[in-house]
Amino acid sequence: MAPPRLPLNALRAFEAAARLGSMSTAAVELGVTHGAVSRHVRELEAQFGLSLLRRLPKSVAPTPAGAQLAANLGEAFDLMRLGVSRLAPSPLTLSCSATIAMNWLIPRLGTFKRDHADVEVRLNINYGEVDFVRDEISVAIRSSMFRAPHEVVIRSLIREEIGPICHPDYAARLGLTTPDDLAGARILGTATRAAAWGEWLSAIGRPGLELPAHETYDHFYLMIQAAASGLGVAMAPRILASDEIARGHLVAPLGFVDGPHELSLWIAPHLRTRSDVKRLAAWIQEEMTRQASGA
Amino acid sequence: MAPPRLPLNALRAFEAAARLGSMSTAAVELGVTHGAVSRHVRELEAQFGLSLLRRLPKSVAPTPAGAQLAANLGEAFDLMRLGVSRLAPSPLTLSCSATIAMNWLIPRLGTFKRDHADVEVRLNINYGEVDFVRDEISVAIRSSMFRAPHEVVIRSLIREEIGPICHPDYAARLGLTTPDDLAGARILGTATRAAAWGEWLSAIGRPGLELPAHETYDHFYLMIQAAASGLGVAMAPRILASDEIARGHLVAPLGFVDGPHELSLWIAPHLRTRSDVKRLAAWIQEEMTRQASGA
DNA sequence: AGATAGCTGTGAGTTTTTCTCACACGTGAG
DNA sequence: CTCACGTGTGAGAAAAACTCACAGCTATCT
Repeated sequence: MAPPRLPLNALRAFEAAARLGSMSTAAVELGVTHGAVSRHVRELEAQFGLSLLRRLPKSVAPTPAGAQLAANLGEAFDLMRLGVSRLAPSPLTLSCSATIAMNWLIPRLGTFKRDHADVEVRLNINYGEVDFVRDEISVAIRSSMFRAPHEVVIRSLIREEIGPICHPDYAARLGLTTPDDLAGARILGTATRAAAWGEWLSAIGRPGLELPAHETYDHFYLMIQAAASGLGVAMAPRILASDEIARGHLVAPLGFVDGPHELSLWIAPHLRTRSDVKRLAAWIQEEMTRQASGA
Repeated sequence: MAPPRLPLNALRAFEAAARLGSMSTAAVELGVTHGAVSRHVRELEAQFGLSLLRRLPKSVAPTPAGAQLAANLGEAFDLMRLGVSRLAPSPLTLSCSATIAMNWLIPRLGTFKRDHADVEVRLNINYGEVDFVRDEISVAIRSSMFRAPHEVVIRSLIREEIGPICHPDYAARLGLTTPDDLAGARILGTATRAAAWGEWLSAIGRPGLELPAHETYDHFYLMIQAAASGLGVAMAPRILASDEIARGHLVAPLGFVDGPHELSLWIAPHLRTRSDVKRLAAWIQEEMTRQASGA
C-alpha cells in the first residue's frame, strides 16, 4: 500500500458539505448527486478514522474536528482559485457586426451570463477582417462573404436564410403574397449589403425582377428598424428578424429561402483550448443552430 | 458545458512537476507514470490557454506564470496537509509478545518505516488478552491459543509450524536425525508454553515419547538464545527461529511440522478503516505470509 | 396520529476519468 | 555517433467516480 496522498476530490466534497451544511446542496454546487458527496465524506471519515460531520435530521453539521478541517480546506481552495484566476489572461472578446449584436447576440447574452457567471465577455463590434492578435479577439461571428485569416479555427454555424420583411400592417395593405407584389413596395436597402435583394431574387429563381432600393441605410439594423416601423420592405436574414417577428413587429410574408452565405464562427487558434473560449463557442453554436432548427 | 471546477489532480501533478523540475520525478512522487503527469500538465495548459512549463532537453522549468501558480498551489497543498495532519488522532500501537517483537518484528520494522515514513508505530509488548480501548492498541499479533475479544476484526496470518531447534554444532555432536535421538539431548522449555514439546510429539505422531524439559526459561526468547548458544534443544515456531537459522546460529535438524495453533492479527474495530492501520495490517500480513511461503 | 416532505445512506451497475504500456522523438554527454 | 535520459502520445486497461433507485429517519403539517 502506497503512502497516502490527499484525496483531493473527497476533500473538496467534504468542504462544500461542511460549508453549506448539507450534502444535497453541496452536490448541486459540485454538479453531482448527493450520493456522490455522501460517499466522498464517508471515504474521508474512514481514512481518518474519525467522524467529520454529524448527521442531523435535515442537515449535517461539522464535528469540531470537521469544522477545523473544513475551515482549513476552504482557505486552501480559495488560495488555489486565487492562483488560478491570476493566470486568467486577456478577457474573452467576441467580435460581430452591430446588427448581429443588436438583433441577435445582446438579447441572448443574458442566458450565457446566467449559465457561465464566471466568464466575462467583451464585445468588439466589427465585421469583415479580423486581427485576432492585435485586437485581442477570441471569437468572431462572420459571414462566409469574408475570408478567414490563415490558421483560424472555423466552425460553420448556419446557412443564412433570407427573405423580405416588413411590418404586418404594411404587408396587409400591400397584399404582399408573391414576389411580384413587391413592385408596389418601398424597397429598403443597406450600403453594406447592396447585393442582398439581388441574391434573394436569384435564390427564388427570379433574377430578372428589378427591385431597386428606394432608400438605403448605412446600417443593417437601422433598415430593420425602418421596416419594423412600417417604412417599407427590407431584405434580411431570418436570424436577425426572428425576434421582431416573434414579437409581432415584423412579418416575412414571402418566407425565407437559403441565401448564398453562411454564418461561421472564427476562433483564435492560440485560444482554442481555453475553457472559456470553448464554452462561449459552444454556446453560440448551440443557440444559433437551435434557433435555426425552429426550437 | 458546466462552469469549470478546479482540476485538482492536474493541479497537484503540475505543482509537483514544477517544484521538482521534472515530470518523471514528479511521477515517482505521485506514484504514477510520467505519462500521467505529462497529460495532466497539458490538460491544464489547454484549459488556461497558456504555457506553464517550458520543456527543456532533460527537464522542465516553469514559465513565469507557471512559477507563480506553482508557488501558490504549493502553499495551498501545504495548508491542506497541515489541516489533515492536525486531525491525526492517537498514534498507531501494535501489540505483540516480546518473543515476536525480538525475533520477528523488530528486525523487519525497518522496511515498514522505509516504505511508510509517515506512519509512527508504537509497540506494546504483551500477549494474551487485549483491551484495545484502554491500552490504545490498534493492532495485535496473537496466537489462536487466545480468544479474541468480541467485535474485533480477525485476520488469519499463518499456521504455526513448530520443530526442535539447536545450534548446528550441537545437532552434529548429538547426531540428531530422528525424534528418538532427542533422548540424549538437553531439552529446553518455557513457562509460558509448557505444552510445546507435547504438541510437537502429537503432531509428528509420537505422543508416547517422553521429553521432560531439563531447563525452563521464563521467556521464549531467552530459550531461543540458549538454544543458539548451544545449551540444548528448544521447541520453537519456525517464524521465530528463521532469522537465526538463516544466520547459521540455529538449525532445525528434524524440520518443522504444522502445530495446533495459528497466528492471527486482531484489529481494533473502531480503527479498522484508518489508513495507517490498514497499511500496517497489510504489511504484517504480507511479510509473514511471504516468509511462510519461503520467499 | 398518520401522512408528508426533505434529508442522508447504500447496493448494483454504468460511465467517465485516469493511468499504464509501449514506443517515438529529441538532446546533450560520453 | 551512440547512448542515456527525459518528454510526448495512441490504444487499451484499470480504477475511480458517479448515477440510479430505493431505503430509512425525523420534523412538520393536517
